[in-house]
Formats: sequence, structure tokens, C-alpha cells
Amino acid sequence: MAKVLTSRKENYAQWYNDLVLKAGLAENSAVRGCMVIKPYGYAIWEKIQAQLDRMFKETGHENAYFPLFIPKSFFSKEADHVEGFAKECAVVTHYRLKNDEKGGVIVDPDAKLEEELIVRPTSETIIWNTYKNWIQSYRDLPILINQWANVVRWEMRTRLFLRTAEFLWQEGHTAHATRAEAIAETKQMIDVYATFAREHMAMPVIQGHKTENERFAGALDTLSIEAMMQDGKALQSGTSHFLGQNFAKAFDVKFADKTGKLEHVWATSWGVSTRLMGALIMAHSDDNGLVLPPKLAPIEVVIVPIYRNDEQYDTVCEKGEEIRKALLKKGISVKFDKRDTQKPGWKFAEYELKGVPLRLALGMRDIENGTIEVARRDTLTKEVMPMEGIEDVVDKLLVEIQDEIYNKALKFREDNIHYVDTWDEFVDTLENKGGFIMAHWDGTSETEQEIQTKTKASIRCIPFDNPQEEGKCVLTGKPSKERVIFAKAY
RNA sequence: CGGGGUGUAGCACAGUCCGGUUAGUGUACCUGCUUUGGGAGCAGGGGGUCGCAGGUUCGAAUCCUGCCACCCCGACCA
Repeated sequence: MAKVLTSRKENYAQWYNDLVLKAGLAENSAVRGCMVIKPYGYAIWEKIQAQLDRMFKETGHENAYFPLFIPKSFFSKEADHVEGFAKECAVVTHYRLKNDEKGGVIVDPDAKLEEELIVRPTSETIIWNTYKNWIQSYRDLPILINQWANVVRWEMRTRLFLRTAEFLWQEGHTAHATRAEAIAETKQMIDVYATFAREHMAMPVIQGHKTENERFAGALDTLSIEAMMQDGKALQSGTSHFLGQNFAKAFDVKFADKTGKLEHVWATSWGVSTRLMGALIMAHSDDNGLVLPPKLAPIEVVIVPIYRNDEQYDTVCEKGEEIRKALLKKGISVKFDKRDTQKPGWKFAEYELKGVPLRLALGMRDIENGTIEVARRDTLTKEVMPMEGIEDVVDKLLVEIQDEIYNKALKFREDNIHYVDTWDEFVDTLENKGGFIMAHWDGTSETEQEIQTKTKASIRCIPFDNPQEEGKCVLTGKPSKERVIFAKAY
């Protein structure tokens, strides 16, 4: 087969880029750092969205929409928050263009805005400014809102899906009467993300707390799910923040409790983005292209007809159409690729590149024998099976594939988690093995930063339910009570 | 913002050093015939302001000046 992708071994970053382009997921646009998400990539995102949206609603959340633009002054209200985002904000300064004498257009200098508008990098400020008007009493709480939106962060260096200047995401913003309730919400949502990653993306994740260094700007605690990619690097795939009363204080949002006393509201925010597309790609795909878990595949099964002439084409198509209907009846998304503009071999390669979990090939040989060829994308195996009842077989196979992809990813991760106790071991493991390193750390930001400067590895998270044990910090030798996860990250 | 590099057909590139037929190759595209169980073969065809603007020259993709864009490395990045 013609090689269209750089192999993972040869150059992992290039492989990723090739795959995104060749599988028709996204491409770079005319705007620096911004991507065009193509129909096939967007279809996967829609499946991600649909499932998450269901899960948010099941946990009591509602969708709403807030403005793209945020008055500049809002950003000065929460000191840590502006510190975290100021350097990467797009700013709108004018509201009109005019014709230039030379034939082009220029910004009309007379149309300068009194107060500049910031294109949202995240919506905490505009939302808390709004919540101020919505909350007076404990009876108005909790507020459980999610929004699906685009945000802009002017990143210096971008990569398709993993880091783009504009990206799509959802951001949940909740308001609560008590600290405990907000903390419970923060935890609940990181659990939702972990469940989604595991059950739908077939991607195992580790949940934990971020260290102070890695915490969201303005949060008291940040929880994350961390996944391991096939090159051993970590990808932060979702975060849930306990914001304490920081934003309530910044925007003066108070409520009267049952005794009539005024208190600041407790907040959380949580989000996942189109970065999940990058996670999905890097978690499962191989040198032949994308490998999609059936639950997120826009097409679960493709049927390819094989024929030599018009008469055979008609015969094969008739049978193929029957199979298509039988699969549809089972609720399976199926494409019957009847195009006679492409050859079977071309189609095989194409659907492999696009990660369609199952492929059925149907030719005259099968019609005579009452069989059909079933090919699995994840294992690249082919088997000739009886045509009768194929829809049940496919149904079962899709479940099996979903499980096996997960197990494969889980095994890979387990094989690449290393426990180390000395600095030499730490450096050696990071350089020669990669993956996640479980090591003791003295709990200080200084040590974390020094390790990052020396090795480029950062603390991904402090896992929940982490076993407590006596140990010594891998760098400073100071006492430590638990191991944390170090890794190089995207 | 520092260092390096690249702009030539939809895409990938050669040609530039050393100026000189009608600017070329692969791929993709179109037409026809033969093919079709793993990205088919042959024949024919269409497609170019050579990044932009000046300059040198009888003559510029090629030399000179300026500008623009993009890429890589670094800095930056919850």
C-alpha cells in the first residue's frame, strides 16, 4: 500500500499532523493559528458534544449563551485571573473600516471604542458579572449552567486541535450557597469527564489535583484528567475548578442565607475543548491512519461493493442495500459506498485512514457462497463470515472493539508508568523510557519548577486516593508522604 | 521578540549559485480504452501575474533594494 503517513516511530509529531490532514479532520486556515475543522472532523466533535451534553443535563445542568466580547475592565477585577490570561488576549479597539485611497480598506481612526473589548479567552468574568443580577437569595441557588462556545487565546505556537488560537469548547459555570456544595460539584464534573473519556473515547485517564503552579488562574483548586499519548507524553484532557469565593468577591455577588445574613457565592467552572480530538487521535491511531472507538465514529460500518461489470454491480448493490437496512434497523450508523468512481482498493485505504471501525466487502464470490468479508480497523484482521445474521455479528463486534481499544490503551499506560526513587533514575527514565513517572516530591513550587527547568517534565497531577507512604523528594531528599505523576506534557 | 529557513500549477518539489528556446517533474484534475477481492495501466488534455513592489539589463523565476507571508528552533503557553 502506498504510504501516506509519516510513521509514528520516524516522527511522532509529523505523523500526527499528516493524519489530521489526510484523514480530513482539519487543516490550517488563512488566519494564523486558527484551523478549519472539516466535515469529518466536525462529525466526530458533534458526537463528543452530543454525549457530553447528555451527561451535563443528566447531572442537572442547563445550556445558555454569553457574549463573545468582554469589556476590558472586567479583567482587572480578579488579579490572578488577569495575570493568567493577559498575555494571550485578542483585543477589539475599533468598530468600523473605511476605504483607503489606494483601493484597500483601513481601520477608521474615528471609530475607536471608548472601552476596548476582549475576545473571551474564557467566560468567568462576563458570567459572574451577569450572575450578580441573578442572585439575591439562597433560593436562587444553585445556578448550574453550561455554554458551548468558541474562545480565543493568542498562543505563540499552535498545533491542529492540541493548541489553536481559536478553539471550540464547553464551559460550565456554577454558583452555590456553600463551599461543600461547590467542592462536590467540582468533583462531580471531573468524574463526568473521566467517565466520558473511559466509556466513549475508550481512553483511560488519571484524575487528580493540579499543583499550585499548574492551577487555573483564579482557582483555589484545579482537578484534571490526564491521559497518556502513544509517545508517552501526557495530555491534560479536561479540567474542573473550585473557584472558592474569588469571582463572587471580584464581582460582588452575594446572597441572603436562611438567617438573612449576606454571604459571597461559591463557584466552580469546568471545561473540555476540541483538544479532545487530539487526545482521541493520539490515544488509538496507527501508521495506517485513524482508529476510532465505535461510540464516537461518525460511520461505524462501511460496505464496499466489488464487481466487474454493470450486471454484477446491480446484483451486489441490491444485496448491499439489504445489509445496510438491516444494520440501520439495529441503530448502527452505516455507509454503503456505491460510488463507481473509486476502486475497492482505494476505498479500503481511505476508510482505514478515516478509522471506520468495521468494513464489509461484498462481491459476487460472497453472493454465491452466502458470505461477506468483515475487516476490523483496530486489529487490521479480515474474516469471511456467513451473510445471514451479519447485523447481529456486527453489533457484537462493535461492542467488542470499543472494549478492546480501551484495554489496549490501558495496558499501554500501565506498561509506561514507572516508579522511581532517585534523581538519577528519574532523569534516566525520563530520557530513555518516557511515560508517567511516579515519584516523591517535597510539595514546594520551587522544587517543581526546578525539576521542570532541568528535565522539561512537570507534575501532571496528584492523583485522588493516592496511597500514602513515607518517602523522600526525588530532587531535594526532603520528606514526602505521597508520590505524584511527573511527565512531559502537550 | 531573537536565530535560521522557505515562497514556482490544488498539493509536493526541481530550476536560482553561473540571467538566454514556449518554466519543468511527480501527484491530483479532465477525456478515452482496458481494468476492479488492498490506493490500477496506457494514450491524450487542461491548469502558472514564478509572494508583492521597484531597480539593473537587449533579455529576470534567476542579479540588486525594499516590503509581505509562512515554517522551524528558542523565549512564551491553567
